[in-house]
Amino acid sequence: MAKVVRDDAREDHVTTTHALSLVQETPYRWRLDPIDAMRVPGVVFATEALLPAMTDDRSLDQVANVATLPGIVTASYAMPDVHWGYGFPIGGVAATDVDAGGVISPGGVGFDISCGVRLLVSPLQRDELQHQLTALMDDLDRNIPRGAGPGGIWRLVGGLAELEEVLRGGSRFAVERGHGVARDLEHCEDRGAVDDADPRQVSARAHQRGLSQVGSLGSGNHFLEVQYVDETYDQAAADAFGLRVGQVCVMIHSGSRGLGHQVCTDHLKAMLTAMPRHGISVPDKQLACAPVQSPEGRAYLGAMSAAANYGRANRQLLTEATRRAFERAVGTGELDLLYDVSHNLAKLERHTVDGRERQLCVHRKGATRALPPHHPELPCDLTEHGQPVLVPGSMGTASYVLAGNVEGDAFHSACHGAGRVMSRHAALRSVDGRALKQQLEKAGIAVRGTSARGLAEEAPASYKDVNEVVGTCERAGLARRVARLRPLGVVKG
DNA sequence: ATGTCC
Repeated sequence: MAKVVRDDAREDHVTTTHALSLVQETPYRWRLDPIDAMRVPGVVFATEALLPAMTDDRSLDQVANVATLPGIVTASYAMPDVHWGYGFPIGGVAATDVDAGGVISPGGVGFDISCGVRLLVSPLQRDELQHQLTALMDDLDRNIPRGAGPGGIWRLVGGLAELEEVLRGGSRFAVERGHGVARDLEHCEDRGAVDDADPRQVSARAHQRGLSQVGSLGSGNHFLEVQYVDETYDQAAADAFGLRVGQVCVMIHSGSRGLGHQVCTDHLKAMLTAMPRHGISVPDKQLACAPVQSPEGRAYLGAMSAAANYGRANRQLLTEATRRAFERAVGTGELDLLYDVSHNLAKLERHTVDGRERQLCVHRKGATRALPPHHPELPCDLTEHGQPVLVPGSMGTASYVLAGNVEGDAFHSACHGAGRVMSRHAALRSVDGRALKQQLEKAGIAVRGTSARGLAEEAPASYKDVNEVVGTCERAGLARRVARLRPLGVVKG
């Protein structure tokens, strides 16, 4: 547990088990000064109310561990929704200098490579959907493949050869095959596909797992929600994003399923073996890594990018399935893609560090890229306001649309969700899934789940307050609030 | 997150 030191240096602190001290810089920003092998400080974006959860679950120790990685620059960051994860905390951002031996680490991306969110905006107002909502939810229930194991919208009749095209082309390939329109791609991070995908670095087992899951939601915290715009904040941005109060939208949260999981497993193992060869030692085996410019680093980057494209194609196929369900149940399949963005990814980006522009490998694990206004990667119609940052809340609670700021911080990153505070195991002990479903239905939220256990694990009580998390992001300058969304119906694995 | 242990 970290000692807490206020910025006025009063000795107002909690018990410490080692020398890690948390120094308050602003009401929303704290610093972990380097100790032991830390090469840079840790920077934590949090209010005092959010801090105890971070110290209790040892995720700040993980922030400090990440700060020891070779080539790391500026700081090891924690977003306000940070919580304990595999090696890196979930809600962590770390960038390494590629040309200075900087490493890439599968634990810095997570098992669900390119897990992310997209938001579709309907021309309908909430009251126009009222009478068809049950039919719509029933249609989605029948037509959105989900849960653990095989099952997906797309039958890959072309087998492994067609899977290669998914791994190279992502959403672009899905659109080429008629699943969506060109406009969708303009509103995807990387225009729908990462360029440096190398399917040869994706193992046979990963390929096998991927064959049967293209176009599926998965389980855990993944969901498809029919939502409405509850409140807008930055009116100019909300207008540009097409978000009016009462407007119906659909949020899809999904990832790269078993394929991404297998890629992570395979490359963690390869890196662990290679670390002594590269002269790298880390305080936690789960931080296994290799220089970006090494055979193991490049292999993982290629495989991770391929898995990322699988995740993008996955969300594109779910989008088209949702449009068809809207067509049948509501009479219009018009659902405009606002944006699609990952929150589990490592990317090669150029940033200015200490006055010099460098190529960095930016790991965002449970953290969302938040490009500033006028960034060249933004599509024309979004450039004035910055990149939409899509932040799903916990089940039954609000979600947010934020926008990237010019000043930004943490290499232009923001939070990715509410952030878990209770383990799945603990949630199962304290929550009854069936009762929770009844409670949500009573609150007017249609629930289409596949297991009571899955619902219990995702109970809102397992998560932080998304309003507090998002408010902290805004006050820390990471991103600004554009709109709050509330659920009408949720489809879960 | 995950064919929640090949």
